[in-house]
Amino acid sequence: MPEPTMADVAAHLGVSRQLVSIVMRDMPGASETTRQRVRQAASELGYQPHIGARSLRQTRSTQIGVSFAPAHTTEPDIVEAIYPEATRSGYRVVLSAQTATRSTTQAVDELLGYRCAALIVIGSDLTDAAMRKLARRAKVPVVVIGAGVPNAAYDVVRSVGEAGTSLMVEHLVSLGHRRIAYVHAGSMASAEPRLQGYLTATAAAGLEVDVIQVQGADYTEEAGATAGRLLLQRAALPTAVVAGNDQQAFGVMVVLSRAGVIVPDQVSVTGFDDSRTARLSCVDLTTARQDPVLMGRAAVEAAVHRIDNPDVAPSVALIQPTSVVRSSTGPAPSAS
Amino acid sequence: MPEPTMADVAAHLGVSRQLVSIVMRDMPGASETTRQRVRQAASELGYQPHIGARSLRQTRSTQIGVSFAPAHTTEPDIVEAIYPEATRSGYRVVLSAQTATRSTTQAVDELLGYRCAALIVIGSDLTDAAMRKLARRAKVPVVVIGAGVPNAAYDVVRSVGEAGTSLMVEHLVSLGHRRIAYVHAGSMASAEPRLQGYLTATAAAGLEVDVIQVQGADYTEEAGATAGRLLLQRAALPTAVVAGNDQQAFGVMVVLSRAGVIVPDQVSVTGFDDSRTARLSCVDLTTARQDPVLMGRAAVEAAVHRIDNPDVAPSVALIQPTSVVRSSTGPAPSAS
DNA sequence: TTGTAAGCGTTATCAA
DNA sequence: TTGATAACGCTTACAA
Repeated sequence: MPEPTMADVAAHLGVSRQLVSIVMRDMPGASETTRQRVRQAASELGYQPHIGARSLRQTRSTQIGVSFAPAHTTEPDIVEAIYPEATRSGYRVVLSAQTATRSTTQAVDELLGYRCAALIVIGSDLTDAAMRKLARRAKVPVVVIGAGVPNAAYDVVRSVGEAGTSLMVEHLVSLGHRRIAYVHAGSMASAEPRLQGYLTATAAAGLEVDVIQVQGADYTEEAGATAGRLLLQRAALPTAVVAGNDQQAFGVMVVLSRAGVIVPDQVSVTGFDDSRTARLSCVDLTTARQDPVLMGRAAVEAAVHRIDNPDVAPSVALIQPTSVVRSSTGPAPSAS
Repeated sequence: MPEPTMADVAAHLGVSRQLVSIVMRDMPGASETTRQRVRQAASELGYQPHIGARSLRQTRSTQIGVSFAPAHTTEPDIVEAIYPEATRSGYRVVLSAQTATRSTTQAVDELLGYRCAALIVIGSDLTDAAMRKLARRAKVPVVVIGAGVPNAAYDVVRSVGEAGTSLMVEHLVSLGHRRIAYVHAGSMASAEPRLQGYLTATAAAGLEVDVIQVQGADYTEEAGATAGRLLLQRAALPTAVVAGNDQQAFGVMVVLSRAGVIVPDQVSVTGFDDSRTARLSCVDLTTARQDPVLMGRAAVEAAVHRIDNPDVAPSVALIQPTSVVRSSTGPAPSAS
């Protein structure tokens, strides 16, 4: 008897098949004692309801699909946070990985094959236009985490990039810094608001703008390292560097340290994310934290809300980053 | 027309439904031009085959289930490696996360609900006995990555822990070290072989054994930090410390550095895994690398082999770790 | 709580 | 390449 079915469990117990169905779905219509007996029998026989058959028959889908990049530094943390939230709302989670050999489109198409009630796409590599097209083709609510502008096709959950970099600049200003440079990740979708935050905060403090433009810069250590090298070619260093994310910040720190520049005594460095790297004691990076739990929760909430209200206009949920002060920042050097 | 079906695509094109089926499954029986037309129509209509219906009807399952911990440092890399391998063998991958709120058993049960042809369980928290029980209940081949002894219930893919720590000891001996301590992760399933490797290699070199037993030690930075503190209480430090994994090694390095002990000039430190942390330039840890690509490939191979030969006895695939020398190790201090 | 029946979207198997 | 038909395991609905 390979792979028992619901009928097998029912027969084993001498009850009807739909009684077993009721118990497996936690629906009203069975006494507590029967529930126990049915669960017991199912476990003994190694029976698991066939998810495919279930989703085929069910009137409404009970799964939320999640596309994510396993190799990424922060996305898996958001995935973790999505699970309990989805469960609380009565949905199961279906994962689909976006890897070096598997595009966001492929990942999303698979989720569509599972007939998910909604899709959560974490940090895709797609442009806004491509994402809109994808979302429209999906015909189910799509929530994008990490980037995106208000639009008619999908919901957005992202942190307020402006606020994050502003927080970092303000922190540095309070430490007496006046010459603060910014590493701009020109090629990333979420880079623009972060740059804006830097510009706003420096303007408010009456500081000069110093944006380091790296050719095709993205959120990598390499981009940060390149920015660091550009800085070292200058006659005078700034007293602080605000990076677009933690990895860039790490790249900057390494290049500066290798050149004998002491962080934070000579130059303070800040990041964005509060990734695992930032928390390592040898990095110990002051950063703008994006809470993965808040992001995951907001994404599930947005998805469920749009499943229940399909005609409501897509929303943008903004998560406020918080400032995490560590030892990569310190008072501005008194005489520069 | 929400959610088009195969019939819709066929009608749209004026062909039969099973022609569409043949094309979507890449089966022989359709001309190249028809294939193109069908694919084109499917994409236009936003049609994706219903995976549930497919798995319900198909004689043989075409999916491999993977249980993993998203928050872990190395498991997501193995997941990435599994994708291309599974595709090559004609299987799709179904992921199931093991999180703080979701046990290995729950993750595996879900995979069973998808009627996977085989299960790959990465680094479970289960004991060998619990894992055997789970595997038997599954009734499909189970491959465990990371730990496990030869047994009749499941296949094992793991690195040769003995070889990894032996490599580290031999590397240190070649650098002139004679007093090499070992941080033992007593509570972990894979800890025993790694300890053995240390014992064997030190015996071969005629060195004294120095195993640091930390109460309930596991593979965390905290365990390494505790071991480091124990070392600092001694009258004399060893010249090298071999840790059970990279995180422990990092903990050791941090505690030693904070106490003014210079790594590697006074004490060399080695890890195990070659995780992202080990590669960071501020850690730059000499370590025994477990190649995630090899692990993923071996797991898929084992799974596919057992799907095709169900009665073959479960195997143990051993991956040889390789030595990655970085700057956390150096020549033994001449006079100690 | 049971029995009966239909049907979800596919694959599998035929004969044409 | 088509058409017809059955079947996979489940949920849904309804009457008993």
